[in-house]
Amino acid sequence: MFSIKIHNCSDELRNADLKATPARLGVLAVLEHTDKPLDVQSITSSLHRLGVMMDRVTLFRILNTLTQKSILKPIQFNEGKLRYEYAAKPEHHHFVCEKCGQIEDIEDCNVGSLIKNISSKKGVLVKRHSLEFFGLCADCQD
Amino acid sequence: MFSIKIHNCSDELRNADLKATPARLGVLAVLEHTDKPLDVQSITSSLHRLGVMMDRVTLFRILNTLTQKSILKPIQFNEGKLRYEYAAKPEHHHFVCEKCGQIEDIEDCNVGSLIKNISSKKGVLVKRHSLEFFGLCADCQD
DNA sequence: ATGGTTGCAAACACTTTGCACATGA
DNA sequence: TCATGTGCAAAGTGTTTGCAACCAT
Repeated sequence: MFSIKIHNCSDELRNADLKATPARLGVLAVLEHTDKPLDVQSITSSLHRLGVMMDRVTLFRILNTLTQKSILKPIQFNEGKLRYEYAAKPEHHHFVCEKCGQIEDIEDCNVGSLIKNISSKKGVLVKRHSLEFFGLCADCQD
Repeated sequence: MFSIKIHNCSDELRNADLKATPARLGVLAVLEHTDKPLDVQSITSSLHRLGVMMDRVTLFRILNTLTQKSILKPIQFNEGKLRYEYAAKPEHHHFVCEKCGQIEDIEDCNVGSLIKNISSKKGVLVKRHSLEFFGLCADCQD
C-alpha cells in the first residue's frame, strides 16, 4: 500500500522545535488547503469550519511564531492588516482586483536580477521584497 | 525681479477644489521638504517644529483627502501603518534597512514591462503596484 | 515533570466616525 | 454667507502583553 505524504504538519512543527498542538495543526491545515494569502478573519472562519476553536490571541501568536520560523510568510495588500501564506510556495507575487477583491498569483517576475542590480549599485543586502499589483481583473473592467 | 516658484501649495490645493487652510499647507510643507515617505508621527513632529498644530484626526483626514486627490501617495513598509509621499515624485521604489530603519530610494526598476506582460497574459488592468526591498544597508552589514 | 502553549482580560497603535463649531472663498 | 474644514469625544479594527492554568513531550 502506498501512502504518498508530501508533507506532514506535525513533523514540520517538530522540526522547527514547536509542539504539535491542535491549534497549530489547524492553522497549518487551513493554509495548506488554500492557494491565496488569508487574513486572520478568513483563517478564523476556516478554523471554525474545521471545528478547531481557539482564542484570537492564540491565533496571532501562532501566526507570529510560524512566521519567525519561516513556515509562513506575511503579506500586505494595503489593507491595514496582514495576510499569511505558506512560505514554501515558490516565489510569486499577486494581483489584487480593487473592485471584487480577487487575488491572482503572478509568476515570472524575475526580481532576482533587479535585486542583483540594487545590491551592487547601493551596497545593500536585500533579504526580502514585496511586489504586488493592484487594479481591475478581467471580469471587472466593463 | 525674478521669483522662480516651482510649486505653490495654495494653488495646488485650490486646483484640487480644496481650501488652502493652514493645516493643509503645513502638511504639504512638511512633505515637500523631505525625500523619504513619512508616517503620521513624523509628520506630526515636523508640524510641531513648524509651529503648526492640529488635531490627530484632522491630520488623518487631510492625508486621506490629499491621497484621494492624488496629491499624496500612501506607502506601506510592513509596519502596520501608512507612510506618505508626494505623488508627483517620479516613479521609484524603496529599500528599507531592517536594522537602522534607513530608507533609500531605488530607481530604474522598469516595472512597466512587467506590468505589460501581466496585462497581456492575464487580461487584468494594472493601476498601481507596490515594490519595496528590505534587508541591511551598507553600514549595518558587519 | 516541566517548559512550551493557551485563554482571558486588558492594553496598545493606528485609523475612522459623528456632531457641533469655526473659517476660507 | 455657507459649503467646507476642524476639534473633541468616542468608537472600530488589528494586534500585543501579562499572567495563571494547561498540556505535549
